Amino acid sequence: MAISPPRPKSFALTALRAFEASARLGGFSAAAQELGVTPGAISAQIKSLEAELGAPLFQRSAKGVVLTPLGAQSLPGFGQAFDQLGLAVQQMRDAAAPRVVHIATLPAIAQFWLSPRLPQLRAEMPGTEISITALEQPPNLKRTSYDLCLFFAETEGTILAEDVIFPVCSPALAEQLTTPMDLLNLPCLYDTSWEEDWEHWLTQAALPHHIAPRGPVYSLYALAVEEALNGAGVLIGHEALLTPYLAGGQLVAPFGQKAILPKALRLWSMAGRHADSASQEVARWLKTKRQTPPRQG
Amino acid sequence: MAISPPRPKSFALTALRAFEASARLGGFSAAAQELGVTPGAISAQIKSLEAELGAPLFQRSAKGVVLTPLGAQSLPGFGQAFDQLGLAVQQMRDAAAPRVVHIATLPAIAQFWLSPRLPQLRAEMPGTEISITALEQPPNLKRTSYDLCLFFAETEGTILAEDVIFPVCSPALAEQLTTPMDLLNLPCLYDTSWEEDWEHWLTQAALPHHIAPRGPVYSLYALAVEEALNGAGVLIGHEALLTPYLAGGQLVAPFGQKAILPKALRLWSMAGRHADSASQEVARWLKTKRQTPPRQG
DNA sequence: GATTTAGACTCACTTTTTCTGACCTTAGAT
DNA sequence: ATCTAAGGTCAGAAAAAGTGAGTCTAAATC
Repeated sequence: MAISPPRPKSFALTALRAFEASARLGGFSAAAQELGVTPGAISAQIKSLEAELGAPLFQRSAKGVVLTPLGAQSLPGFGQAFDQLGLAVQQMRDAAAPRVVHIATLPAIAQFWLSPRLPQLRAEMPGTEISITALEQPPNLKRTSYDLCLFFAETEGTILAEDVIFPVCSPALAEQLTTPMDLLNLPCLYDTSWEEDWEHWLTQAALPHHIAPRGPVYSLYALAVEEALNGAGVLIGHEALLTPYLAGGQLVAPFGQKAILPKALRLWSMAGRHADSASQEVARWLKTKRQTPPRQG
Repeated sequence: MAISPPRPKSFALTALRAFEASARLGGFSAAAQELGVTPGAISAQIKSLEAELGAPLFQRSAKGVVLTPLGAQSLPGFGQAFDQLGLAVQQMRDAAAPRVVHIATLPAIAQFWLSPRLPQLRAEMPGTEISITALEQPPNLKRTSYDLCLFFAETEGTILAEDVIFPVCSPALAEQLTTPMDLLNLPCLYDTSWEEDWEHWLTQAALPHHIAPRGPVYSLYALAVEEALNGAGVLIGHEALLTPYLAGGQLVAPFGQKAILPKALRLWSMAGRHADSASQEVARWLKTKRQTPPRQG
C-alpha cells in the first residue's frame, strides 16, 4: 500500500503516438519516417511503453515486427483517437489562420512546377498566404498539418499531368545526337530519387538497356537540370517539370521516344475539407490553370 | 519558397493536452493540478501553442483566463480526442493486465478504511492484484489510469457510508469531559484537509463556534489520530474511518452530538466498464462487504 | 553456400523539451 | 488598504527524446 510518487502520470503521449504509427505502418522504420525521427527513437519509445504496460505490443524478428494480439487489439482505438486529434488540430489551425495554405511537395516539383505558377496564383488570390514545404515523401495528411499534397503518385487525388519522361539536353549537345545509340558516348544524368527513369524510358522505347551507362548522380533534380543546361550531358527529363525550358529552347529533346510513368503528378487534400476553404480554392486553381507559365529569369 | 527544416513536426502533444485541460477546467492552475505539474509549466505550454498557432486561445486577466472564440471553438474536438485516447489507453491496460485494479483514494481512507479490508478482499479474490494510490484530490478517470476512485464526494458514484463526524479522544481523556464546553480547555486536533470539520460539527450540534479553539494541525490524518490515541487532545473524527478504534475502545466519543457532512464516502469508476472486469468485481465487493473489519494490530 | 539487405537493437552522448522555484503583477474581495 | 487567487516571467535544473555508429539476424539474391 505504497503512497504514490508525486506525479500520477498517465502514459507518455509520444510513446503512444510511436505505437500507433508503428502498428499502422507495420514497422518501426516506417513509423520513424512518418514521425521524422530515427528508428532507434521509435524502438526506445515502444520499449518504454511495453515496460510500463508490462506486456509486449510487438513480436520482434530480424525481418521486422509483428503486432501481438494485445497490440492488434489496441490499434483501432489509438488510430481513431489520433485521427480525431489530428482533425481537431486541423480545425483549430483553420480557424486561427483561415487564409493560410500549406503545400507539401517534392523539391523538384516545388522548384520547376509550382514556383513558376506562384506569382500568378498569388496575384489572383491576394490575402491568401501560400507556404510550401519540400519533402521527399508525401506526408500523412491525417497526422501532419499540411493542407495539400502535390506528388507523383499512382492513385491518390486528381491528376494534374501525366509523368512523361524522355532524354533532354542543351541544343548544342543535341546536334551531336542522332540515335539513342549515341548515348553510349555521353554522360547520362539522373537524380537519385528517380534512379529507374532511364531504365523505364529504355524499356518503353524498346531499346537495349545497356546504352544508358550510369552517369553523374545528383541528389537534387535542380542540380541535374543545371548541368543539362550547361551541356554537361543528357538528362532523363520529366516533361511536366521542364516545360518552360523546352518551350524556351534552353533544352531540347534529341529523340522522339517518350515514356509515361505509372505515377502521375497528382494533387490531393484531406477528405472532408470545406469546399470554400482557402486550401480548396488553391487546389481548384492548380487543377484548372494548367497552361504553361512563361519561362522566368 | 524555403525548403523546410528536416522535421515537419506537427503540434506538440503535451501542449495540446495542456490546452484541453485548461479549457475544460477553466484555468491554468486547475489544469496544472490535473496534469501534476506547476501552473508555470501550463502557462508556458499554452504560450508556445499560441505562438505556433499565431493566435491567442485564452484571454488573460488577473482573475483568471477566459477562452477566446477560437479556443472555445476548438475545445470540443480536443475533448473528444483526448477522451478517446484515454479510453484506448484504458482498454489497452485492461487487456494487458486484466487482473490488476488501481484504486485512487485519500491517504486517510487508504489507511483507515481500505487497508483494514484489504486482507479479506485479497483472500476472496486471489489472482487479482490491487494497488492503491493516495491522492489529495479525486483524479479524472478519463485522463488517468486508475480503475476506481474512493473519496468523500457529493454526487459521484455510489455511497459506501455517510460521513458522520464527532469529537473523539482516548478513554482517559474522556473522563475529564462532560459537556462540549470542556473543549475550551483542551487541544482540538484536526487535519489540514478537513479544516472546517469542527465548525461543521459545532453548527450542526447547535453549539457556539468559539468553543473549539484551533489546536494542533496535522497534514496527515493518521498523525492526528495517533495523537488522539496518545491522549494529546480531542480529534474531530470521521466515523467511517475510525470504526475499528471505536469498536475496540481505543477511542471514545465523549459527547452524543453527531454531524453528517454533505460529502459521503463514495466509490466510482469510469462509465462503460465491463461488468465482469476485475475492477467491477472489486467495486461490488467493497459496496457489499460493509461490515466493520476487526481492529488489526 | 556466400553475399547482400532490411529491419531492429544497443549504448554512449547530445540536444531539446519540460519543469521547477522564486519572485512579480493584477483585480476583485475583505 | 490589505489580502488573496490566478497568471506571468526567468534562470537554472532535470528529464526526456533523439542521434549515430556499430551489431545482429533472417530472408532474399547471387
